[in-house]
Amino acid sequence: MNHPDTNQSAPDALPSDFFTRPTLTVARELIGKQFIFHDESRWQALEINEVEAYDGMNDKACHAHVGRTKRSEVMFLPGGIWYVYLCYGIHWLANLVTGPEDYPAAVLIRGAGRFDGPGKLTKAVGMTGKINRSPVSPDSGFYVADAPAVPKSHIQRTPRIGIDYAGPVWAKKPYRFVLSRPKKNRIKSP
DNA sequence: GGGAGGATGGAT
DNA sequence: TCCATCCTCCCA
Repeated sequence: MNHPDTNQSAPDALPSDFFTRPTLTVARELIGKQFIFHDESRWQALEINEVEAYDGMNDKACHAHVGRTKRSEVMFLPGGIWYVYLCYGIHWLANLVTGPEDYPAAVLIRGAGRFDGPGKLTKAVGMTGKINRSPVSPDSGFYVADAPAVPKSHIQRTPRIGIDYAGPVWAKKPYRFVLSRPKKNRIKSP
């Protein structure tokens, strides 16, 4: 028995074999899962509501499309670790490495909880490049916990954001997944 | 050793 | 639409 404030246990983490599956499958299933981080001596949860898949060396928007570099080599590792890099010199972006070893792929977390935007999310939870290559587990302070599956009808697929440089074919791939629950019927005021 | 460009976000 | 700001990559 854990007191919620003083001796709170960490929610169960998704196992690493959740992440070693194909990137698009992982991206789709991450919608609705809980992004867990440690803050002020307790574990906090945010519902993941927007992600993007970056899938292998053929994907011109994927950082690994040019092969192994100092930045991209983390994507060649087995799924289940963090890939955190600095974007535009200002924003840290949080990615979950996916797929088997030697297949470079990752899922960018673009939104969770009330935080809208990949740079804002990392800033809000205090995530930086120090987390790069760390396991997606309570040990690193940042991980993902299970949650009931979101029905397909509540997930919107669109092209990815900010990757026009990847050319029309890859820029148009519907690799972005957004949670879009139907609006509840509002109770009208009398 | 230098220069260009980028998976953003906030102000204009 | 502009631009802050800096790491990585590529080309000398």
